[in-house]
Amino acid sequence: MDEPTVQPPSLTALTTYLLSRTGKAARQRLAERLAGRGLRLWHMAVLAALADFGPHAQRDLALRLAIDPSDIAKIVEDLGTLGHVERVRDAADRRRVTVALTETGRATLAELNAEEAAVQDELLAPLTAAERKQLTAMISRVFMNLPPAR
Amino acid sequence: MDEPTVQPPSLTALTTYLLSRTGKAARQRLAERLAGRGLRLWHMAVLAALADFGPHAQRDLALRLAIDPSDIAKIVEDLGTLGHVERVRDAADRRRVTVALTETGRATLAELNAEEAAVQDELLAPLTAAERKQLTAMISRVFMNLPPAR
DNA sequence: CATATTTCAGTATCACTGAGATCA
DNA sequence: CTGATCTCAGTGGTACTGAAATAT
Repeated sequence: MDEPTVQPPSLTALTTYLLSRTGKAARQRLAERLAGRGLRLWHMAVLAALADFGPHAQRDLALRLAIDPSDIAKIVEDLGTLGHVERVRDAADRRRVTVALTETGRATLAELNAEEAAVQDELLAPLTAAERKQLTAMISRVFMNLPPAR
Repeated sequence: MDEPTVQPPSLTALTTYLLSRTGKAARQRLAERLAGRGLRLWHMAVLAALADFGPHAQRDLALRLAIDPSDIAKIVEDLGTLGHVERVRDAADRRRVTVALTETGRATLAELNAEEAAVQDELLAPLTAAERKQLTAMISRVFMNLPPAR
């Protein structure tokens, strides 16, 4: 009985596997920290998107973050209750609800960003500063190349 | 009203976010391909672990792959039904069930690895071959550094 | 008796589907 | 009337919790 000559690539050489598992770990760790503040990952993502790109219609938030539009309502409502965002009906198109960051929201986001930085430091501990930059740059290129929607 | 001088880092500069999103995309794409064969990601992970490291007790599979032990049973049962693995009670410790890859399982895994390679090629299209190696090496180091359990 | 492994039933969480309400 | 946006109720898949059964 010959052993098969084709050896399957090691599990840990499969970039898809590594990306998936490492991404999951990153998400979990950040989620744990946000949970201490009663927030979820999508809350932070929405705050960050608003800070980066200004007020959005809810539909545009959903597109940008690849959240299902039917799930945005609750997320934005939570942030509104906490005073982190303001929601106003668009005067020109009254179907749209425009969501904007408040000062409170901006201050909270700064704290969340600090949490994120801490998670990132833990996660990327084995890499040098130069390597971290390379990693972020490469993953960013991969991410940008992903098709916009499914 | 001064604009705040501290600009939050762009969403897409947050490595945690990029890792999480890119990892999710990788997982989804591979899952779609496996679904065409009636398999899930965990099925492939189990086959790969068995090929890489030889027969495992179910508990050890759970530890290695960070699956919940209570979920292993069904996964291994599925693979057994398909003839991809054999399960035998350990003679020395009859609590344990030792899971081993069959030839059929090994052949199937080779096909799944080809699928994975295709997904990886799509995903990493924006990177050169050298960059892909760098990326895999760096993520591998990050992954290895993750704490073993939660 | 205390612990370990497997297994199953139930729970929680999250993304997605479908439909209704409002409006362009 | 068609299509877009927001909203909500329900569904499905996945991971986790708790506990029973078997064995050390």
